[in-house]
Amino acid sequence: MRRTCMCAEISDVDLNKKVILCGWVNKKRKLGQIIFIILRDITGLVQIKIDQNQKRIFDLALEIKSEFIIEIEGLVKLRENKDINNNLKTGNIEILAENLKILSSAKNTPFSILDDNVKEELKLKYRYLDLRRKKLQDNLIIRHETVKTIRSFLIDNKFLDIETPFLTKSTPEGARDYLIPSRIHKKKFYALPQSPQILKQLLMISGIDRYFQIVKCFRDEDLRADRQPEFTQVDMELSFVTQEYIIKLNENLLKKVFKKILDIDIEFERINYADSMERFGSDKPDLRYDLELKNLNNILSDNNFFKDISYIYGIKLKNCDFSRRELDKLSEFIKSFEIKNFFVLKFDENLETRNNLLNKIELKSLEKTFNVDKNDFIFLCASENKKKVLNALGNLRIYLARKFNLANKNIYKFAWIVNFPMFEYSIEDKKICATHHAFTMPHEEDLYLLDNSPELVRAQAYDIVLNGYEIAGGSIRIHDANLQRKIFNVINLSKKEVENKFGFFLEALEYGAPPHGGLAYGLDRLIMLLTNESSIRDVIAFPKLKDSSCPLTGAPDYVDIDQLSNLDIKY
RNA sequence: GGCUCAGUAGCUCAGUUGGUUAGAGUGCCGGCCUGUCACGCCGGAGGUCGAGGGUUCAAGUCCCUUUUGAGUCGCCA
Repeated sequence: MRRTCMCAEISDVDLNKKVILCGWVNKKRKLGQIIFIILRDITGLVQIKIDQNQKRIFDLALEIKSEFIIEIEGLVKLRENKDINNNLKTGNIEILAENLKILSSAKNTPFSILDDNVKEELKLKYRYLDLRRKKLQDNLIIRHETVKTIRSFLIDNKFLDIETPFLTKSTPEGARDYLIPSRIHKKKFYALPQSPQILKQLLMISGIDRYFQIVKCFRDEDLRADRQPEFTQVDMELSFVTQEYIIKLNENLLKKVFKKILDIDIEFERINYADSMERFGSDKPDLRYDLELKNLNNILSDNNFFKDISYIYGIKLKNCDFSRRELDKLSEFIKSFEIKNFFVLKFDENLETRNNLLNKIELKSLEKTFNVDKNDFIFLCASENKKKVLNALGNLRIYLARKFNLANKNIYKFAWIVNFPMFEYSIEDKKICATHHAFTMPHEEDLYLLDNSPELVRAQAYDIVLNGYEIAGGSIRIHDANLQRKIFNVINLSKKEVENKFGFFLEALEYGAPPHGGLAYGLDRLIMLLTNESSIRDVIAFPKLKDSSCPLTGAPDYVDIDQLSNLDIKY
């Protein structure tokens, strides 16, 4: 290799040294008899100067355009004071070119590497160009540093890095699986793992004691800004530990990561799931702003309109204003959460509000409850369905915070959400389902409720929430086959289904399973928050579009008829 | 599957009440330029206004259909 150093690693200590640099032409500026080239590599930028004294090089340099790759041999020179560029790390020096070689030419790019304001589809089609931008390269570097820190922390704490298979077995419940047809076993399918859950539990049964893996998981569901069909988990599992132990361990892990990457000290609070829903209408609350929900049943129990509605909640927004149109938009927004009863109260100078809904006494109680000041707004939602009211106001809370910019980007508010209910009723499936997953251990003191009031059973499950995003979740697992069978029974899996899908696992639990538990991070989300991005696309090298396709490679795509016939698949 | 927003030059966008030859910045091409660094100056090319249909004397603009993308709800144990 002829290259002697990287672009942005040259400094005034290298003065008059001969260097050989390779990189992309970020920019060429020609000023008659002088040409300046800004050369770019992964480390950053440095300026090359080419003048008429080097006629051959100068003429060659005339042919160079943006994104050509060149090799430059030259001398490191100090710039005169007036020519120093303080916006550039290497701005006090430049390279006086003595030799120039064009290693690779480049077509005009469809968008400028220097411009990050380009539409998603185009950027992803030319992702390799998009990734030339400093911001994205820095994100990938932060991702790398974070993974390095996590890995070394876990290794220091006696975790073993063990791989689990991608070609595995479909399990019911949870998200849709990605399926892989088997060539040898006609009509049978592998499933890509939604998480290595069962396999890591089997490792605990094997006596591995502590396992971790930084691993891709796959879920065939629709995308969001914070969700991709394939994503990376930091997955861990430990034997002979309590919930408290896992929580403390992961607080230490995150403290280390945030110190290393952002140089900040972080703190954690704990919120019961039920309180989180009641106060924030969400199990992943953004704690950087208040806007807390309040139950108003007591205040409005005598009100003619509300008296027959079971659940009335409200939130207050301080000192703000809305146009007619904005309020209509809010109304539409609330409607999308299937809430019909939505009311806006605006308080004027005298804390009066024009409405034909509430009387004076009710208004006074409301003012007291919300500590109302002039120009405050109160938003009310009411419904027979508590979950829908909380969900609607929880989303309104986020909507308002975004609109009025209430969330400080430089604050990181962590919370553990604990005491999740073990089960939830799914309206869609018309049956009871595991809130977390079916391997979660209930609280011991709630076990007696399993038969008659499963909805009251609390789970030994815990999520870490950061600024409104769930960045990790985990639980203590069931290590007793009979209890595991019982849980499957509660969620209405038939004996046959259980035997077929989980028979091997239940059998494993019968050969001596240690008490164990674990946690898994959504690594992409964590990195997104560490880099202050608003989409996980910006921290993944090759992400997918909203419809799960890849405009760069063209995946998914049709395959040859031969490939299909190998698999015994016909269309 | 539902809702909202967007699609106009390579890129990012403006385009008023429906009315002349559809504009700007940037990029690109050519010329000038020895201290630029968002270089500057002069000139030039570049458009099926996503597609199809309708209303109208006249549509980028209004209506319908369709398509592509983004966000979101459902969904994501």
